[in-house]
Amino acid sequence: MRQDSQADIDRLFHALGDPTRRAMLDKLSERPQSVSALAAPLGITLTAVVQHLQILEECGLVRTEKVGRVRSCRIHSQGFAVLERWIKEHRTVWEQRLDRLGDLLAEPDEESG
Amino acid sequence: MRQDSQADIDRLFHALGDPTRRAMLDKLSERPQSVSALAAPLGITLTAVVQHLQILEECGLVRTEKVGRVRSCRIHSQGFAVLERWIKEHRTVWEQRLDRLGDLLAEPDEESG
DNA sequence: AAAATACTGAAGTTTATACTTGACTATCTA
DNA sequence: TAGATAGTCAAGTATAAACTTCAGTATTTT
Repeated sequence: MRQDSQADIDRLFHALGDPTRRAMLDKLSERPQSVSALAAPLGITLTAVVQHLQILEECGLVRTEKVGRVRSCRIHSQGFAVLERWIKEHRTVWEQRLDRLGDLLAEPDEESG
Repeated sequence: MRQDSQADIDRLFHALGDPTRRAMLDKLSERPQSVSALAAPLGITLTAVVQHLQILEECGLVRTEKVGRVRSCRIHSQGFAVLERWIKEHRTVWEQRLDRLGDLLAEPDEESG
């Protein structure tokens, strides 16, 4: 598993691009949670939360398991590993480029200055 | 600049979630390019490429500068820095969690096995 | 100056996303 | 077993995303 497909990366970044999903991940990073517990602070329906969970599961950021009537959700390493791999592969190439740019990084910001 | 806003992170992940935009970044990581050069291999209109560029600029992944009639585009460090900062902040928390999970990581994959 | 080049801008189309409602199915609990 | 609890399923809606067309506007180039 050295190469992740474009679609994997698409799904991953897309999953992370939503603030509700990132909030869910943050909450799960404390401890595993039921769907309801996850939904409680979010102000959206259970259904919506389950939909977010599906997206998070599909890209390997979360794993869920149903025990009785409760679905327990927890952080899964796979998605994060894909992300780190992508960063690692691109950091090198980008830093080469950014390195050559040199003092351009110290260039005044048109946006903020 | 220690804290990035949710909206910044949203924009960044959203920008990176599109394969066309990642292809543009890959091409720009070789060398700065004009809009047309960037558009050439993509099979979409110039207009669409410019729209992608705006998104990439807004999240600090690309910087562009118009010289004469040509707009020159290059990788910008800011967006990548925001991404690395997000990872750094979350890796710790997640690894704590993943650490406690221990052998769960070695658990058989329902998906692939 | 005329033609070509390199974009730019406004507007529209199509598809996807985030979310809802409402009806349903299991599984606990009293 | 009746009721509450936890989640599931199938539609549907509204907004946003990705893309297009087509008509411009500056800059070269000839």
